Amino acid sequence: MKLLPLTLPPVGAMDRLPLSLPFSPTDLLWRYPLGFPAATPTQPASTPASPVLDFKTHLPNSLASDPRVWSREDVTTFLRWCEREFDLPHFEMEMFQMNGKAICLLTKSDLAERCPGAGDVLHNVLQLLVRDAQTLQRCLPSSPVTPTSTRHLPYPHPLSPHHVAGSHPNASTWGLVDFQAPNLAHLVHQGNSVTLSPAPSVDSQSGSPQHADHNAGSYHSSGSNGSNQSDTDEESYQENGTNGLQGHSSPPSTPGANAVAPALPQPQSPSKEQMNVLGNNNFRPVRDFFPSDTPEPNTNGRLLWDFLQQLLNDPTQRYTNYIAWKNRETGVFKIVDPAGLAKLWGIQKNHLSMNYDKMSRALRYYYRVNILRKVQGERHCYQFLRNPSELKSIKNMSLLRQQMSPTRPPASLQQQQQQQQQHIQAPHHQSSTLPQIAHPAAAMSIKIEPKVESESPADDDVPTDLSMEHPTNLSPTDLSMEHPTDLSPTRHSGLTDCTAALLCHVVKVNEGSEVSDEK
DNA sequence: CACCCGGAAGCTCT
DNA sequence: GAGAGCTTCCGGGT
Repeated sequence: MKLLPLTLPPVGAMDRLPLSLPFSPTDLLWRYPLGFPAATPTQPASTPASPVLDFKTHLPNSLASDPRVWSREDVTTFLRWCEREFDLPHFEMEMFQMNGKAICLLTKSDLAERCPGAGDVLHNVLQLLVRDAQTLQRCLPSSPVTPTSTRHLPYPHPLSPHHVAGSHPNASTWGLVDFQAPNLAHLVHQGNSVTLSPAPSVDSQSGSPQHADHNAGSYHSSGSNGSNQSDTDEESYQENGTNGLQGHSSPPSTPGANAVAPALPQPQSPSKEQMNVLGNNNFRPVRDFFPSDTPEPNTNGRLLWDFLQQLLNDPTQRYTNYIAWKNRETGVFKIVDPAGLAKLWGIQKNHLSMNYDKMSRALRYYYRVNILRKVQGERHCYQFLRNPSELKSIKNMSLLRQQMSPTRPPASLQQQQQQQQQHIQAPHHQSSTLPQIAHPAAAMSIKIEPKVESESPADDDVPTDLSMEHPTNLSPTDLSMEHPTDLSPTRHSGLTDCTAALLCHVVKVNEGSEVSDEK
């Protein structure tokens, strides 16, 4: 394996920051998310003088010095540069469809997976750049996206999936307190391709000042807490809202918070049963339908439906405390923790004042394009009317709208629907107005009238108006389930990378907490 | 009261 | 600049 120091330009500072650290660079990030503390027993105080300054000068000019702000293109540029600079094997760019923030969050092993033989080098380079940028940040005035704080929390970096996996000794503790580390928030904020949105409007915040109900709750819990979560400011969000997501103890005394014990079920390792379920999942993981070389747009979790799909299809079912399938075959799911889910969505989109009310409005927009429908009579229950394949093969909503014309679906789709109707006797009368099936591979028979909601309350597990024609027999390789513990970027090709990692951690922390979700 | 609905306006991003 | 996809707010219904 190539070692960065050997290939880097002479960097005097290397002796100040040996690459063979007693702990991994990732650990460094975890320990010092804000950069190195002023001084440590083993480390002299950081100075603005960058230890990688020389190294950085070799970076392409187009690249910002802080890799966390790189766009995807920048990441590509960087990788190409690394190939040349360090004589590394060719990178599969499909494995790096992520922005700078995301790639910085990848661990060495993550990187090694993506680029065998070069992971270490890449990791070291990135860590150096990050560290340097952090050092610089500490010396600069705060910016909107990097709120400064004097808090240097010696907590692990919450965003690493590996950390989340519980490998870090502090893993069980940070969730209680340290997500609010400003720099972590910063990381989260930047985890999106979206730049930090303007601060949540005072309006929206004051409009529904409830706090998270902190009962991310078990799947069996009420799931109807539904209290909107608004935060009075970003910090409070980080301090409270996240805990809310984590379902940790010490919930705020939200009147509406339900009394269900906040703890989550024990870690749900992918049981055989679960894997079977997943294996029969007709709503195949996005990745399957979305090879990197297709021209299809990679929504990458930026779209709500995609986000939901990814939570639902998480290989290890870590998000069932927020959202869970009620009937995977039919696409019926329940938002178990509306507030928590909204919070996650808010994190994903950098809309910190997101609440269930707003998120549900977005969901309702999906009605008109037949992506979703409400399961009548069931609170927080919705039904996907299209699978990811369909959704992603349809370039945009206008196309969807055209396609979903209730009176006249596209001919090919009509044919398909007719075939499906022959296969499936719809128990309901709407079967003549099936939405279109765009993806034969996972064709669904959907009985829905865009303008006429089903009158019959859908049965929990037997949704009435959507069925899968071909329960796909997916081989494990078809699914992105091979790495059930890894929600790292690209593997799931979905959640904003930081969000995925964050969610992993959040859930993990929850799992580590007391379990008392019986209701 | 919470949930649900959908109109309207506005915003961010592509 | 236009359009998509929300986000935010709201009034109203259940």
